[in-house]
Amino acid sequence: MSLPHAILTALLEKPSSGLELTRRFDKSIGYFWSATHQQIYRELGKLEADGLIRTLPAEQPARGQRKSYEVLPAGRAELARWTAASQEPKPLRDALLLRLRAAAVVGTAGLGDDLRRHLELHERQLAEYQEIEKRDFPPGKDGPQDRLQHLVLRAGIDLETFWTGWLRHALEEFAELPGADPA
Amino acid sequence: MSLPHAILTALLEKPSSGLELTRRFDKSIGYFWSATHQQIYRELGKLEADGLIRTLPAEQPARGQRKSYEVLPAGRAELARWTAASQEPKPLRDALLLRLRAAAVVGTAGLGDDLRRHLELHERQLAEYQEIEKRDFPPGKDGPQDRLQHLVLRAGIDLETFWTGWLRHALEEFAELPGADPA
DNA sequence: CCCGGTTGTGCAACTAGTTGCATAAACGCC
DNA sequence: GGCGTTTATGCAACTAGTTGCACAACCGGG
Repeated sequence: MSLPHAILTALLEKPSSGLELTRRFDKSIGYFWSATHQQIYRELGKLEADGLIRTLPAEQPARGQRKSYEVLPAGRAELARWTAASQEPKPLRDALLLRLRAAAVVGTAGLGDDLRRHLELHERQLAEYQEIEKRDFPPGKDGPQDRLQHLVLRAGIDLETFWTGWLRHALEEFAELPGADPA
Repeated sequence: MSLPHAILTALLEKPSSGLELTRRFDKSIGYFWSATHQQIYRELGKLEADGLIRTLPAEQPARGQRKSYEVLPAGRAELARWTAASQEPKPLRDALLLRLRAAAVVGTAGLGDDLRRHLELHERQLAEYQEIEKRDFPPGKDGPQDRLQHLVLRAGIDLETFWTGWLRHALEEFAELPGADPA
């Protein structure tokens, strides 16, 4: 049950319409909690029905007409409650690791290409994060809010660093394997 | 669509009944693709209906009676196909990072405790992985199968290492924050 | 002015995963 | 030899997330 809270956070950072939210998810919050526009619209409807957000006045809500939302006090309270509440970490689920395990049984044919592709994707993501770090968190910028947001970004950077390193290592191993597909 | 393939992999490693599979998931494959017993039973039914696995003969399939499955050639072929097929990495979704981002807006009250709890969980998981590494992958054991399985385990170890490191760093930052809850 | 592309909102149906419970055999024990 | 516990299998209902599509308004060009 994290999507509503992701939306509340985004709306507190800045009131937005459904499409604006979708865009902001794509290049910020979505890095660690992705959502499609359909999910977002549906959730906005529920949050409004529950009295946690409301449409900004001064705009009529016709179809094809942008509708902006802001968080109500009840919404902020709910977000604070959820943030402080203890939660179990949900177990890892990664198809690539599973495929490697399967490859130990049925062979590695064809897997190398996709490993290389994933490596490239992770390298690109890492570069993007580092770009953001340079842009949004220059040396002096270290107020409480900045530190927390930077911490989250650091997690992204470290994760991508792990993946690129691990994938490179995996490809080396592949190269030494007898039946593996060649580069 | 990875659960059926996780089950096929497990069954190829060793034919098993539903409950045995559940147990093995809990302490091996489940580390990177978790599943409950209900998911497993349902999926076994589908896989059998699709002709990818079959019950081992010589045991009648009464209720409350163990029923063992083995993989048919079609199942092995399907697993090989899936392993080699290119797949998009599914985007990261991590509630803890989201909560930190929310905390930047609504405050960090109460969050520190849960961070410490997560740190402990990850430390325990890391220790378990290292135990497995020492037990199952001693220096000489490096056939192709061993190397691949070791590679997967390394990913687990490195991931937990990342998390413990990051969480410790996060707790340090928390300690320096003005309004943060004290240890 | 009307027509095709773009922007913005949304419904409906589907898939995957979770939770809670039902059922039956087998095991041991007093 | 009946009785509670453990082992084993499974159904049904629910929740979260995905996919495909519909539809209205608006914008610019011929």
